[in-house]
Amino acid sequence: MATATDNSRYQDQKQLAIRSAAAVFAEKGFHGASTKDIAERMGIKQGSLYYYFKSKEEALGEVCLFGIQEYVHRMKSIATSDQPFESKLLATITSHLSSYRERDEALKVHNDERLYLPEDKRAKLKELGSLYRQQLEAIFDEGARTGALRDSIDCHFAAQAVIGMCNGWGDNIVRDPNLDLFDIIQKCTDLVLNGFVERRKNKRDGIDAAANT
Amino acid sequence: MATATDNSRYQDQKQLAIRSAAAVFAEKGFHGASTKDIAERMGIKQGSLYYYFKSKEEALGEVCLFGIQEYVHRMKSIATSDQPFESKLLATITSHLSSYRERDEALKVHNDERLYLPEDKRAKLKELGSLYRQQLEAIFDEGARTGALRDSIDCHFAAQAVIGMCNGWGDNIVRDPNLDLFDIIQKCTDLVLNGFVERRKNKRDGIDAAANT
Amino acid sequence: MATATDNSRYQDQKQLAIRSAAAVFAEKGFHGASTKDIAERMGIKQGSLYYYFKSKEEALGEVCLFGIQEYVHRMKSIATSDQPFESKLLATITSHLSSYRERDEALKVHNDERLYLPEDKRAKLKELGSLYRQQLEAIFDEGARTGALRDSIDCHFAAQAVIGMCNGWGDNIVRDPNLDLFDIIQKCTDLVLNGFVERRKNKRDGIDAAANT
Amino acid sequence: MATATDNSRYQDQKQLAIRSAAAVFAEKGFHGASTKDIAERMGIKQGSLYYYFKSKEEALGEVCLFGIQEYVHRMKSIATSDQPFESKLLATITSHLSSYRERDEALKVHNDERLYLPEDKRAKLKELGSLYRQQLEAIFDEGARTGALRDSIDCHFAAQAVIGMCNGWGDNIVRDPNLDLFDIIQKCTDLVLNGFVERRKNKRDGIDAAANT
DNA sequence: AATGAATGAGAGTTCATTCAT
DNA sequence: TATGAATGAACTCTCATTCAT
Repeated sequence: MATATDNSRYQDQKQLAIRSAAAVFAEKGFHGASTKDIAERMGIKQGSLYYYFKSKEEALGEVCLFGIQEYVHRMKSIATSDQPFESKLLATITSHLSSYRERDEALKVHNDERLYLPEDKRAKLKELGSLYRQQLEAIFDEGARTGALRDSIDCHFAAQAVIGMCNGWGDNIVRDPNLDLFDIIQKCTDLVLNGFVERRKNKRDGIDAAANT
Repeated sequence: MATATDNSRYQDQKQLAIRSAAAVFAEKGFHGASTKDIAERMGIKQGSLYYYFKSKEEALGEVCLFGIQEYVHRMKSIATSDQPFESKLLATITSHLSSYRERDEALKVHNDERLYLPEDKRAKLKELGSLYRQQLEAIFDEGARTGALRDSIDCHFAAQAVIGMCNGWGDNIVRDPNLDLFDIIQKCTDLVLNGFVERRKNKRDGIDAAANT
Repeated sequence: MATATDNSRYQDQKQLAIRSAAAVFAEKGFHGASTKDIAERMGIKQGSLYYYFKSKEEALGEVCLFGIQEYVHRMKSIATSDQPFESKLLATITSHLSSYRERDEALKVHNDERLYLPEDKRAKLKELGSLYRQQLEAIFDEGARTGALRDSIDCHFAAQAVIGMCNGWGDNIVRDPNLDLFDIIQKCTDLVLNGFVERRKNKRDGIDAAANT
Repeated sequence: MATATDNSRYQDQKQLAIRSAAAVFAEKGFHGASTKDIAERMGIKQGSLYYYFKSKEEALGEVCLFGIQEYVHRMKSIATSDQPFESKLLATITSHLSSYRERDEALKVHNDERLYLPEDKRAKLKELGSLYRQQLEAIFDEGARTGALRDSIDCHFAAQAVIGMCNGWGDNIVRDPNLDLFDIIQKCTDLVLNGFVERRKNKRDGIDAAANT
């Protein structure tokens, strides 16, 4: 009983430590942040932080893992689901952008700071990240095969482009808590599907008009 | 004569210093990079670096400015040119992505590390960056007005999305020198114009029109 | 209890730090002294010094304050006491010169190095120093009013001269621990009262008067 | 002819270098002053200073020597002159205090910074300084012997006290260019001769005698 | 006679880390 | 579980000094 209590206390504090580290790393970067900063945000003293992390680097590792884990997990369930392509794309973008809100700054830290981890610690993250991209590629592949997308598209490019765009918006989302997440999700999805050019039959009108100026 | 020689010697070394700093900052981040790293890459001793920069921070400032300057300048001439919308978009993406090759890593440094500059030094950069986004917005505005684009699009969103996507690719471009720049440019432009969904007919018209100008 | 112990441990070490800094500053001057010198004299490593001082400059500030504080305090009680002029003068000189022995070298540091403090930190010291001089002036004023002194004397000059003479001797006292402090005090007082010229008669009146109180 | 011109040019510049160094050392102290500071005040570049001084330390040595030299020389002629004691004392104090005005800050540098010279370079200065004190002691000795002073006085103490008082005033004189030098000289002399206590009669004898020379 | 460029030693300072308590 | 105290390595930066020109 006492052990259970102690243990859950420890787990809570550990979780707090990870979130605190994530917040500080996101704000100041890995090298710009000090262990004192992290400890203070957590409400303990600098030396006590080492009860939860063996080193600052380990803290970064745990933050990055925390940042990407569930996010990858959700991607897996999206990719293996039965929805049509458009739903999967929407779900992916929703999941990706929502991560920046829900998981605080941990995903941002993963994106920006993971390169400061030693090669071996980066391996697992890289694996997870590749998995994510591959699954997104697979979704695009399926979209092309089922006719939802042009069959000429480069699925590797498509996946990278979507990820890049989402991460770009992620910066803004983290920075500005007032952004309308749902609006951005809609517009991103629309862009990826339809681009900005007018559809329909009279699609050449715009081009003609542009050419006439 | 002697002055000219001496002066150009200094200018050359200063330029080298900026490029060295850009490379190191891009690789390790501002706080992760040491002045010793920069000096060594430049081929001088640590202390001598201060002959060219008053401080590490000033070095960052100059790298960021170097990284964004011509890039913004080119955007200006694109935005104020007579080309139709599609050409402007293509030119913008070409300019943006090419910057990552030509100017080495300076633009990446600007994107990722400029927040470590003090408020006052960041002012000019912010101004330049805003200018860039506004001009891109204006291009989209014009595209919508002339009918080249759906008039329902959110131009602010569009500009941010394109910038985000380009910066995302920028990371890859800087990291992998073997990437086919021209290919990426084509595909990004196509994505922004047409999305990935199959067009009913004449799907390549937009691109053709742009290519014809 | 533990807190009391820990706290007094810290206080002791801090006091030791101030005294060590005083000794090193007095010997080498502020700029000539290194934090390594101070730490070594204190018996700790250089970096550990920053557990007690936020900066070298702060160390100087604390040394100066330490050097002048009680010394000014004693002057206050002398000036406001009931003794006749001669006693006050003797007490002042005794207090001033004794300070150089008791408080180690801190007073010397205050005299010689305080100008290296930033303006704002110097404010309190200046205030204390002015207070000291004004109180000494007041003593001379009273001496002139009560007839103990010639009424033609310039009290401002008198105070400055006594302070200058004492500080001059202070250098010697700090430098040579074998000097007979009592002897110097007597002679300084005698000089200020009677000068070196032979009195025609009753030349010991001043001293006798002082002795009678 | 050319040599003569060059040489005098060099001598002028060297003199300027010494005065510049004196000014900077007086203001910032030896360790607080940089060779760049000195060169800038002289109107040349940092590296060029080494045409005039082999090292910063040598510069200090020359400034100190410059500061004390003539001042000691004048003391010699005062001590060996035929004047009565009072005149010699007045002349000494005049010479001492005037030095702070005429020779700018060099004497102040000698007093405050000479301890940063290496032992061997300090030897000559110490010799000169001792000479000065001894000659002043001799003057007091003579004063006591001729009856101008009480024969009980401690001549060593007297010399030290006068020097200390003068140096104390020297600080003020250098700091405040508006001080009335003549006034201070008068009052210092009066203090040393007569103290501040009222004389019963004939109190002006000493002063009169001094004034008559 | 003077300088631009570079150097290297050492300064003050920060900070991740350790450990007895 | 947490802390106060200390450490030592690394960092940014300064500066006296040198030397080819």
